Amino acid sequence: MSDKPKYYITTPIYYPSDNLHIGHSYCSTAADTMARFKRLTGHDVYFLTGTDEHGQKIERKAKDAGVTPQAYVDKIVAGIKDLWKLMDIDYSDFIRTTDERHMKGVQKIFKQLYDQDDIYLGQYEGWYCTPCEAFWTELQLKDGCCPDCGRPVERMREDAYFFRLSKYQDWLIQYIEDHPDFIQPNSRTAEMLNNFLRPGLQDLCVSRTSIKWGIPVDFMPNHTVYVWIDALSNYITALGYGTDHDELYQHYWPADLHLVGKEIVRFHTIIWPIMLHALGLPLPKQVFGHGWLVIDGGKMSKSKGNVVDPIRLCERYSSDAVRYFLMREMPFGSDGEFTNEALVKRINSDLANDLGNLVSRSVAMVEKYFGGAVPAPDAYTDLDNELIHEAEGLWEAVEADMNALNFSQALTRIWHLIGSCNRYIDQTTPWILAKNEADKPRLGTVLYVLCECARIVAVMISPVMPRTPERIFEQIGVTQPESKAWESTKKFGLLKPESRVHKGDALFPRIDVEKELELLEKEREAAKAAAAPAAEEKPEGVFTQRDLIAYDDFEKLQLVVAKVLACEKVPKADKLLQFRLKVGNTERTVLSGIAKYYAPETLIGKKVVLLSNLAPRKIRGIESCGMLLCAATADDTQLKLLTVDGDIPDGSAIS
RNA sequence: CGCGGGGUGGAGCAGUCUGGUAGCUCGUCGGGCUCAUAACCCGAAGGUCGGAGGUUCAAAUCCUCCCUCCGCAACCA
Repeated sequence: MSDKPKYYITTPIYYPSDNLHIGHSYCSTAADTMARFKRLTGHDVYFLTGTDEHGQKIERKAKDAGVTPQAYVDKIVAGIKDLWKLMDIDYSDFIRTTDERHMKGVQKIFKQLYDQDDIYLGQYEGWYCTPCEAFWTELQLKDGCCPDCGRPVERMREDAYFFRLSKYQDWLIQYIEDHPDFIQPNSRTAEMLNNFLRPGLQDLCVSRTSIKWGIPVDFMPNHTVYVWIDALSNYITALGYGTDHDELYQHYWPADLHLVGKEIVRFHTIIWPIMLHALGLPLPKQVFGHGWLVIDGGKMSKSKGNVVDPIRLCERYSSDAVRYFLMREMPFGSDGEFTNEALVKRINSDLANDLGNLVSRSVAMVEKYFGGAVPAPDAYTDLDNELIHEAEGLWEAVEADMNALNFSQALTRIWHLIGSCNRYIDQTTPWILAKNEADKPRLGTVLYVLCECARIVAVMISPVMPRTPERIFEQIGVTQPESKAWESTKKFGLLKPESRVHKGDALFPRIDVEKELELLEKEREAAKAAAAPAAEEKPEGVFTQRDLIAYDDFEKLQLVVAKVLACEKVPKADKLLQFRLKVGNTERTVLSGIAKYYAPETLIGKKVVLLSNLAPRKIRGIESCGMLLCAATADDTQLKLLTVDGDIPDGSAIS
């Protein structure tokens, strides 16, 4: 700790149910870039990352793998740490929610909120699968059955603790309105306000008795702390909040920046601030929701087999190249398409052709014309001054861009200087100057200017590319630390004449684009093929016999033939069709989520099979009285309504 | 009318808040150079800025309506 201004930045804690993909690398690279930039510009930086290791999904994954949850996550976490090492993610601390320090902190926070009546005991209602001992939300169900085992679920209640979000909602609305920069990019503010805050918050379920893999509520050990309080607290438990050793907390909190993906902005800008406020703690200064790396216009996902592996890319192109691509290719707030072609082209044109080649040709000329010693500059011409002016003034705009997390624009600016240097070489034609002894001072000036520009560029790119600058310094002969500092970019001329240059390997070798793309495409196909069978863990045709039932149980179901009188899509609902059915001398309305499979008009007049005595339920404001029976494949790709073989009057009983 | 974000030369994007001759990167074509990683530099072709209407001396930019794509939310009795 020091007198320097402090800067506390965090990534989300990642969920180690699987190995991480390039999307996680993207977020961590951005955080690391920012952390490095702040260190470079004189801040006392604390950079936290980690893993969120509890919950049902990991519990199940571990069970499938035949290991304990702890063993399961230990292995994945080791891989994550290796990945961050490979990508030069230089974090200050790595918190795991299974750490003792974290678990204790969470229990303390939970207890405090309970003691002050912000948490109360209530009942959680959801869909429960008994064999799996798991609760599911409506969304998670597959055809109304357990998504895990395919068996039917039942409506169940269990005791659960709830956090009074609603109590603080007005306060939070006010806070967000008073702090327009709190949520970034700005467009997300309206999203949070309009979608969640203004319609009213519901109290949040913060414990479960049905989940075992988690942190027990210490005063009621049959309850496990549910994701929210467990995960979000990491940002302060990592600093020792609530312990006798909370120096880090005292020094670094509140966080200057929580960097998160856009999918979790909601939790970080609603639940987390309310938690902190309830605890009487200051709020983080900013939450930034970055965009996603999308592939073929959609999310990366395992089942699509389009998950991009950062390890492979770093091994092949160097972590600096991958980091550069991630930070340069798309504006930080929005989504961006990831393609192999874009990656390879970026590396070639920006890194190999522009930057690498500039250093290479400059150093080569110093060797060739000055025996490897950087010449001292003579008088500067207008042309020189123009370039010098650009180089000297660059830091200010770059600093502003970086502070706004506008990495892409900062890099674009730096590359503009690189372009100017390449143009400068053509304009000054050093190879012609070299032919005439009288032009030697002029030649020396030109080469000095080039090397000095390369030095400034090297310093500026160092937050994004931690390795390349040293290689450039080595080549142009920069050794003194003060010539590598951010301050040194503000004044042209720090490079010492007589420095020895060393022409080394190409900074970034050129890639044969066509061959490379062919190869990457092959790998991708292979990955896809490997993913496909894995995705269908329940292969078609496999039938699992369920528990037997008594005839009485069957008799409870009243199945009848019904005739479709009318059928139309429910407006503003993707999946719902609304049916008007005739059953003998009665009519009724039934809803069914099969819009994906049938055009409504094609169903009119059909005889269908209705479960008529299912308790009515209101969906999207419409009461549905009964359920239409359908057959569907396990993967949901095919679905057919049940009908009768030949004509028979509606109302006929099915038994 | 649930919320939000997009639709700009072949591709990917900036510009839109704060109206004023449409810009960048890649690609294509032509030229130059030879210091350099077949790299670099210059030039050219290519866009009625999703559509329609309106405000204005002037609209990619402001207003209205519509089409379309993508997230989120809702939704599967």
